[in-house]
Amino acid sequence: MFLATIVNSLDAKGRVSVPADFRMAATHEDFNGVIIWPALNGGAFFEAAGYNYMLEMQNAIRALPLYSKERDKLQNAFFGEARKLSFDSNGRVTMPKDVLERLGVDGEIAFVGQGDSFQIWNAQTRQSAAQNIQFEAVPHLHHLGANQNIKTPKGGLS
Amino acid sequence: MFLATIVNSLDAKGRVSVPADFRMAATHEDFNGVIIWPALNGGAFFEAAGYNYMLEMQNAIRALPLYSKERDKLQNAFFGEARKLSFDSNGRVTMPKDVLERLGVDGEIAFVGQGDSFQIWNAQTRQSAAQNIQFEAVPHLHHLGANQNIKTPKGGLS
DNA sequence: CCATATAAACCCATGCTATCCCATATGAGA
DNA sequence: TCTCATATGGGATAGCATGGGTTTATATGG
Repeated sequence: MFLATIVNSLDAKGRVSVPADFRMAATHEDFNGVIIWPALNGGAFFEAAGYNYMLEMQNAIRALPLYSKERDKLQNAFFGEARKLSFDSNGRVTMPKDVLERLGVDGEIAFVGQGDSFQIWNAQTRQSAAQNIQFEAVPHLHHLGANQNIKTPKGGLS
Repeated sequence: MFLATIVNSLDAKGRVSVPADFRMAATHEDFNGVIIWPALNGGAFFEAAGYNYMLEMQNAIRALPLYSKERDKLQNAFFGEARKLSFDSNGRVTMPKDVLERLGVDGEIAFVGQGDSFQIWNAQTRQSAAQNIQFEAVPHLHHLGANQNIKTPKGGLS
């Protein structure tokens, strides 16, 4: 499972270490690395996952009729825009130049766990976007069996 | 699996390198190359795949009665219009002149992964056609288990 | 059946980039 | 304090895309 937000730095060759925990979670015998694709919800990040996740997507897409509009669009968005990034012997990946540009990377990259997948951000961008994460989750906590009315006590974490 | 969009250039002899990943994915012991055919949905590209994909299509067509209208039409569109392009020792294929003309190729060729197959475009044409791919996929994401209403956050990828 | 033109296949060379490999720093845990 | 895993830096190597010369195949005409 992909957990936590981890920030690592891009080196002069465009490489970045994928957090060790994430490497474990992404392990697959047929491909030693991760697959990334531009966020399908239009967010300023790339989504990423192990090969296994991709195989599941492939199965879901294969269930759609050949040449149907939905299959066509999904294949283009998913397979057409995806990249395979394989780990080097130290667990790093080389980030393609155009990906770095689209992310606006300036040195630090954030890996954000999402359970079955994770996200790749420019660390700065992530920090701005993530200011109010806990509070944004509150209206949806009932899915976890929570009370409908949660009151925020005074003096939370800084 | 055919993943990513890769642009390579056509040389003076009409050759183009098939991306190494695609060569791997297309590997078949009986034919070292790819098969291409004009897009069956009428798009401005050729579809392409390894020999294996072609064998599957052949099986599907064989299931139809000989001399039936549907078998006849499919055989013509598929086998009649298809070309075998074999790899040279450096992993390139020679693009037939008429294919280049139909694609309107002006030097750069785009290979677009589609999972089980891939597409071959004039790079320019592809770029124009692919501007809003992610957003066009959104209405269909529920096939992958996604929410029906996806909100695009502010400030996406460039 | 041979001669010729055209195009396809083969071969080698080059530059660029990704990958490999080794070295070092840092921090966690025994 | 010592050991080990991780993150990071940098030199060496291998793979890939590309250009171009040479040879082989194929089709067409005599």
